Amino acid sequence: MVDFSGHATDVAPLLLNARLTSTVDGHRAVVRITEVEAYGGMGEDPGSHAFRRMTPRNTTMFGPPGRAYVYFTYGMHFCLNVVTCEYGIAGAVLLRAGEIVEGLDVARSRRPGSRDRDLARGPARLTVALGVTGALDGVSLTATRSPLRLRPADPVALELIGTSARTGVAGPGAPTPWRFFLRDDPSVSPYRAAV
DNA sequence: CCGACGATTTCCT
DNA sequence: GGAAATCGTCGGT
Repeated sequence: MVDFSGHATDVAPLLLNARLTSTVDGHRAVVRITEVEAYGGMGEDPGSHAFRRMTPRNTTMFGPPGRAYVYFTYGMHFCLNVVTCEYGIAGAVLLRAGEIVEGLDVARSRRPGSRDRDLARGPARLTVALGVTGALDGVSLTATRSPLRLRPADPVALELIGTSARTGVAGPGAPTPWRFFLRDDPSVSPYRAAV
């Protein structure tokens, strides 16, 4: 797990309670991850960006593991993933939500008007709170000098982890229960079924 | 708390 | 042409 290699579904629950540190524009903020979703490889997971083929957007998803896959969606939002690819199988874990545990002042200034609980409560909110944009696509999450550093925590007891279908995923991949979250944590985003 | 709606790029049919 | 790994705002309950 130190290099985040493995199948996305195996790595995803191990990222709960992990600490992600961002150092952007000279400001530091740390989030404790409370909600994630796993996305698989080409031909494997119909809900994944990597299902069809490699494109300019999803290239980072095809490896190596331990990097940030940042994509732009809905014409205005960035979302941050941990690349978990191994044995040529693309994979990534979407960081959906967390609690800001350091750099509250920085996160507040990036998301004015937000309640503290909501600062990183959602994948696009999390990237704004941490100052993450497409410019960080492909950066290492393990290098000492990286603007994004991810440190896993001790594994969370199974009974404290909730699972569900993935938010906003429609079609054949919709029922796959690859969303993982900390039960009863207020920073977990509200679940929304796909249209 | 909930549902409806618009913003606007990338990829797919 | 249309949906998408979304969010803030608006109005109602």
